[in-house]
Amino acid sequence: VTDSLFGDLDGRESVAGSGRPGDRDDRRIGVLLPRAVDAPFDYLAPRQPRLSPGEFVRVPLRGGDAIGVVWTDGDESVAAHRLKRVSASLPLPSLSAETRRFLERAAAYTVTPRGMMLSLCFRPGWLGPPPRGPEGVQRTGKPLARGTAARQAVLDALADSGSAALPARELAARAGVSAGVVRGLLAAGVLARVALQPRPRANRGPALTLNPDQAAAADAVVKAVAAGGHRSFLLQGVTGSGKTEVYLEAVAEAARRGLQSLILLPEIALTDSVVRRISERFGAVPGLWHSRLAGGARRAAWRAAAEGRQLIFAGARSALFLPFCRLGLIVVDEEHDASFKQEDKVIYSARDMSVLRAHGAGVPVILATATPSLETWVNARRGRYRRLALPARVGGALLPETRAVDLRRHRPPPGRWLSGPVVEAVGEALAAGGQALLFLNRRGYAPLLVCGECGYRAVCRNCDVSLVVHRARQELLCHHCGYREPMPRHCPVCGIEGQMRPSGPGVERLAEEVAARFPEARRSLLSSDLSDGLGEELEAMAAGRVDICIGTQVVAKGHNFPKLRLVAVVDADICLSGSDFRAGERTFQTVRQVTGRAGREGGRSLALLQTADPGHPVIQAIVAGDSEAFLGELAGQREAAAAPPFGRYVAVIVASGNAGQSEAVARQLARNARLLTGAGIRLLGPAPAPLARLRSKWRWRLLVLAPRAVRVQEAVAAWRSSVDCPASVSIRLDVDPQNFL
DNA sequence: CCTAGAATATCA
DNA sequence: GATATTCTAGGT
Repeated sequence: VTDSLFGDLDGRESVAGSGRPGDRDDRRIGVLLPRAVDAPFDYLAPRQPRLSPGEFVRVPLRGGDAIGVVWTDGDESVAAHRLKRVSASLPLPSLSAETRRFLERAAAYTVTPRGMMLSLCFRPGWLGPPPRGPEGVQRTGKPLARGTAARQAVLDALADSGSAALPARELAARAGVSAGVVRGLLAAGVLARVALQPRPRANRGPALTLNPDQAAAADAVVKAVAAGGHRSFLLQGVTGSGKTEVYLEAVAEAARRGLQSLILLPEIALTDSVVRRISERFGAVPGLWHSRLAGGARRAAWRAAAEGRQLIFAGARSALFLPFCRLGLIVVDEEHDASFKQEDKVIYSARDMSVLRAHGAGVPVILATATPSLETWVNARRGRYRRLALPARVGGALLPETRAVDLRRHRPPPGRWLSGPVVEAVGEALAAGGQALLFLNRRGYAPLLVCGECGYRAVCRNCDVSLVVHRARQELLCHHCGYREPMPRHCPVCGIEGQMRPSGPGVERLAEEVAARFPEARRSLLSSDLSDGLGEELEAMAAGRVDICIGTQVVAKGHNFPKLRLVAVVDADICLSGSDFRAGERTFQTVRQVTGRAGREGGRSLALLQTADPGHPVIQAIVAGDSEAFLGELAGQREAAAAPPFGRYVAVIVASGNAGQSEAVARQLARNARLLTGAGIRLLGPAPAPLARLRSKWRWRLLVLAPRAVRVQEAVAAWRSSVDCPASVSIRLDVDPQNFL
């Protein structure tokens, strides 16, 4: 596969000389390979090009070959006669020392093999030649030997154009000749093809004049970029306070200095609006990076990052592992967002790793949010991060008035989910020419399908969860493993037909209710299920072509809906019910984010929270709108319990297709606890995980609690390798877990 | 004694 | 992680 991908590169690879091992030159180098291996493999260095750390090389491995990165000098761990020689060095920019150091430190922090970390940084498919951009022709300096009138006209036209290079087609048109004349000059070597640089337009300066708060914040971050050196900022501003303008000033300063900036966003859907704003501000499109990038764009972006040709990048969490060569600034927008945490394969928090990378690179990092995560807030309070506050909305717009609606007093009719006050408020918002947003964090039609006769509940065959009813697709879906089955007509247990009933609300069902209540309104259903249409739908909402929007989590993030007058949180209690120590924090953030969508254009706006427990401290805190008090209270509780961010957790999940094996390994880990405990480290468990079966794996859970001051990673790694664990059992270590499922 | 699939070891 | 090697149950 790599051979075909490298078809274009092969001709330029510097192939190592044909010496055998044992020849005079038997210098070793260590090559790190992008796979689940922690240590670099030793190879004999090629003798012609003297390789230095960071260079990409092709090496023989088993029967075939692999691409790796020169990492170290090599050690004596493998006998000389077993060594193979590096087969070629690849014509690619080297991984910078900064990038390599970052990968090392990230691997150590997350207790991940270094090769796995490297695999986040490149795949063979990303390295191939980027698609050729627009090309033009220019003079080579070679004089015109056989000059014809047409040929001379072409050269004159090029000279008259003022620019060094023109597209061949345009040049021919200007000279009034056919394209064949230009081709002839190319063949004669008088003209040559060159890549046309997209004209770097001048820095246009601030798109808006900044208000005094913005100006003060911008001044601080710009100075930090200019001064160089690591600094962490919490840029905290209510939704609509203009955080983006502030951090773009820092990006501009980095660009002025020829340094690269990375803006991390929690979601691909958000990149559109940020890309637009960057384009407006800088007159150039930023480099983009996310999982849906197509092959050509991916190769181009990777190359641009590695060669330093592109200065501004925006992307999802994986963009943090791009091979930047001159990093000057990292921005993490919506830093509180849970999607910065990667939970599969390599487990890491892109927000935390951003701080790590910025620290190692000696550059500033800006964490921007309206609702800081507790970790970030505590760091700011302790003075580790400098806090820049934007207390007011741009243009004096007001935050919505927020009220709780007590579902015990305003109970919706059976099979309905909107209470009287919410229906009324939607009507008022529409009557006033505004929009309403109904937020329900549940995809699909209903979270359960139960048999009305015997009470059977449809469950996933691979996981310990209920299947979710998706009526539009006529399917039952597992939201964890993707398992699906057609909607059953009769109960698989009692066999009675026509009694399988959806139970509880999902956004599809809510949309049905809205259609019945407001048949005239233009409605839009937004959930991550529509992967492609999402951007358009959001655009329609922002442009006011929608009256009522029914949405899941995706609407809570960063979008700007100027005409929004009402936000209703249909079930404010959902997140509070989980068995999760971060539930309160997350509910607070989500609800505050959603309600923050309203009232950006000035005028009055309202946020209603439907809840069965209006007295709950989190609900009260949201209604009061006092996030400082809420976070202060939460921090006090966590500190008393030595919980994060005051202590450090490492969650351990032991998973296997065989229930007994999982339990045995988990118990053995517990028996070896003495390798871990001491120095204040404690171990809880083992116990079956709350999701005891997931993707057909039986899961047991342990929890390591450590004081922040001790380096828990080495201890945990030694502890893990102390148990003899069959390959069929996986032990996952999650440093700083976000949830305990 | 063979085969296929699962479990295990190893890559330099 | 990918894959060559070894193990093992089941079949001929």
